Amino acid sequence: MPPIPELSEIRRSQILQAALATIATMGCAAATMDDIAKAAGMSKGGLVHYFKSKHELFISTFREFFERVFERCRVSEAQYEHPMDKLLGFELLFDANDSDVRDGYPILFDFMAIAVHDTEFRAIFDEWVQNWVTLLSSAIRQGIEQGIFRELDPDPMARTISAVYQGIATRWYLAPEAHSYEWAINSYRAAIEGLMRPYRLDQP
Amino acid sequence: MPPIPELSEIRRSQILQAALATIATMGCAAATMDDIAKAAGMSKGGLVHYFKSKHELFISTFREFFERVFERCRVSEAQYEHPMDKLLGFELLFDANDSDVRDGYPILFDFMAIAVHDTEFRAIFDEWVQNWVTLLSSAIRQGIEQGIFRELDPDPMARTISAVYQGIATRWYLAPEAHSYEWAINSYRAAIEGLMRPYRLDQP
DNA sequence: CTCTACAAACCAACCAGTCGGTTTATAAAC
DNA sequence: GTTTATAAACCGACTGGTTGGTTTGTAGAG
Repeated sequence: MPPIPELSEIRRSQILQAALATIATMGCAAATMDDIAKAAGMSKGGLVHYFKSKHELFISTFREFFERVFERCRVSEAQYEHPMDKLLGFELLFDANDSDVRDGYPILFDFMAIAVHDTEFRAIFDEWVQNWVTLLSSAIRQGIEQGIFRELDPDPMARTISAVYQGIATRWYLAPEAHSYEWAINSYRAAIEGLMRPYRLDQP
Repeated sequence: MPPIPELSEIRRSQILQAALATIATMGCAAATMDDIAKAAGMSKGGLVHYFKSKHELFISTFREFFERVFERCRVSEAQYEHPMDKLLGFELLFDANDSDVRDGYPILFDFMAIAVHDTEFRAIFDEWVQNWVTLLSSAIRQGIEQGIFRELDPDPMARTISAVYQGIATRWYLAPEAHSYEWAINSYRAAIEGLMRPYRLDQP
């Protein structure tokens, strides 16, 4: 019988949080099981009790993180009414004071680098992209139904918009001296408005 | 006195090529000095004779590769006359049959992941971006002088266009089943044309 | 004989994963 | 309420394998 029934779940999430912070600051290649165990306030033995391998721990860490971040984005998107605002409403991806943002890009970059050589990671990346595409394309579809957008195929457009966000975020994060917050916001707005311009029925 | 004067340079470029291929297929984290030495057809001792540390070898590999790829892009860009064509003429970034392309994205992703935690790598990334920005902004400036574009600040626009290319290329490379060649080409054309639309004087 | 260009053996550090053992909590028996 | 049984939670030493870098040896050119 477990000493405290919820302990296992609590510990797991403690570990995942510690793993996230450790990977974000040191990178996947440098982060050791010992580092993560210490960050979680336990020994390596204790850590292994919950995650039998480094691979499993990393996969779980990424999964959990992407899920949480996407959920936050989904909530944020839901507060907008106009489909165009729904497409443009992801400023939170550029909030340097948000710890998920600060950790998120190191994690994402590391993750993509691994995904090139690991099909399991690539599948998770596909999932991540698909979530975004679903979210964005539903906004587009809604705009079409409301007569705001001309008829267009929502899926490829959603993928383009998502890719634009990522491209701009990458530059903003990796070379912040040359890519300010204002640049990032103006850039993605201009790019997405430019993409949607030919399909707008609500503006001349 | 070296037996053959140019041997040293020949060997160095052999090694860099082998390192590139090895890193591209296995990833930075997995590629060992031994792997690279074997790929270059020599022993580790021979490899170390030319590159005293792994760090130095990797830095040199990245530097050389980025330089060569960018040079190819510069040449390709120079064949276009119209500034708009200069901005849109980088289809070669999506040529899956090109070995530089096949190797390039794994290298770039790995590189960015390291750059997050290593200032030396980040400086090289900055340089890489700056090269693109210089190239693209000179095309924009040329368009302004020719009266094709309205007055605009070329630098941030060049950065946006460059970021768009990278964002779309990332998706195209990492999730090719869902992001076809046609999608990639159409996407970057639509995005860049949309970005430049408000500044075009040569079209209604 | 000297110097370059390697090769091969070697070393020390690091690290993922294992394992024996200890503690803590619950539950059943009496 | 005390004891006993049992299972989860956890620790930390240890191991086997890997790897970056070093040392030693040597063939050939000048």
